[in-house]
Amino acid sequence: MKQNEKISTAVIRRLPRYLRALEDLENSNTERISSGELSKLIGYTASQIRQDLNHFGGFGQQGYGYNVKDLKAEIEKILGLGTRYRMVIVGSGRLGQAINSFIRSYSDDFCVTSLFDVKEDLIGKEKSGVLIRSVDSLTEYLKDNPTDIGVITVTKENAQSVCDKLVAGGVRGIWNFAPTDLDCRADIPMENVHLSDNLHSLVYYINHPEQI
Amino acid sequence: MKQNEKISTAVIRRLPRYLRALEDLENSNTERISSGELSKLIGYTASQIRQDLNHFGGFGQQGYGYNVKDLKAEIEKILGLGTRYRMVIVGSGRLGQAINSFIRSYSDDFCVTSLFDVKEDLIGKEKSGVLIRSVDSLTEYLKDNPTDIGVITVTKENAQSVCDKLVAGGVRGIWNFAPTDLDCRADIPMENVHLSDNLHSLVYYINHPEQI
DNA sequence: TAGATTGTTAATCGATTAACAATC
DNA sequence: TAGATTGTTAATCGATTAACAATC
Repeated sequence: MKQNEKISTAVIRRLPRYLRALEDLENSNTERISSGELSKLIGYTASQIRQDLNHFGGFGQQGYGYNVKDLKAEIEKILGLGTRYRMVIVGSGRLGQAINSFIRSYSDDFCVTSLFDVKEDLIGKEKSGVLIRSVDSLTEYLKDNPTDIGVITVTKENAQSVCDKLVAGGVRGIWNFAPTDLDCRADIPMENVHLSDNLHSLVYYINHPEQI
Repeated sequence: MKQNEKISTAVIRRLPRYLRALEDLENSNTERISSGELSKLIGYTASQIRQDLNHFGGFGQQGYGYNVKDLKAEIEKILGLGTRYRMVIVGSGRLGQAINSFIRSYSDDFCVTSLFDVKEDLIGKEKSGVLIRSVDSLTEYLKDNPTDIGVITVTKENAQSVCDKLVAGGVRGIWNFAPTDLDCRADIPMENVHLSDNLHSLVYYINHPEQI
């Protein structure tokens, strides 16, 4: 990153999109790509792509464009990929299990070390090779097993208390799927996936197709 | 909406957040709320809240604020809630099942009429009371059963062809969970939930906590 | 009436786009 | 060298915030 420039969240949210495009390009054995071609692929303007990338450094070459492999590696480095993140998922219902299997199949950079739940009949079982423990043991578990990311897939009512435990247990980030906004009372990042909000926006546009 | 003003997506994405706050307020029997109080609850500025709402009409009263029940009803009307949306979910793996059970428990406004999958051993089974059909029968099914929203929870590789079938079958909106950007080749809205992108942004902020 | 709070206009801020000199 | 394309500055656009008159 150039100096200590503050990068807007808009830019950060586009980085994963660049990464996906570059993975596709790598898979199709494309060696280089210009901002203009990338623009056609992902829909951002060429100007914006160059601006975005230049927040972090000059990765391109005039008259050539960007080397796909190199740019991909740079973006992975910016995001902080290439190292292993240990995760726990609290809430072992269908959504927790879905996230667990997604993570497992998605990338070696992320590893779910344990699931948690309150339901007696789930505790002790395994899902996709991961043991479900009692939420009562969460604090103890985090003490013994330093964890990077806590995933919250419990009900709205239980989400805040789970969040508090995760934060107290020293996780570095929270991925929240509960349909509520949590106060993590600490300077750690929280990523919310509010399915109902997404669905509601979709419904708005279904009813106002002229506004798409 | 005032005249035929085009509302920015930023505003639309905040509406569901207002709705959630108003539901909470209604549940705690709060009758009225000012933009200032709402600001404290959800973090947007009071000015922004008033601006946002005023795109759609003057729902408040000087010196009083907003009536919680009324404002909630207005926002539901703006979004297009209060009517039933028929949905199909294509991809009956853990994520498809999770979405299915989420929808079912979430609201009567949304109804999943069928699941679909390619896997022989899943076809014919029921999940949360919904039958899993073969993807081969999707086109036929949509012809016989007009459907509002198509949910895509299949692999990246199969997502585009599923999308095409859904669009051809006349769905009015697409909710895509496949980790790829789809071309829906029609003027229908698509809402993407890119879990890997969310996780990647979270990782960025974990590694750059000073930027939160 | 006085106080509170909206609706709305104007000012500010930030993000996107355009333009072009630098340079591979 | 000529052509292509970046990096970067300047211009534009849009969204957020501030301010305040209107009014309940």
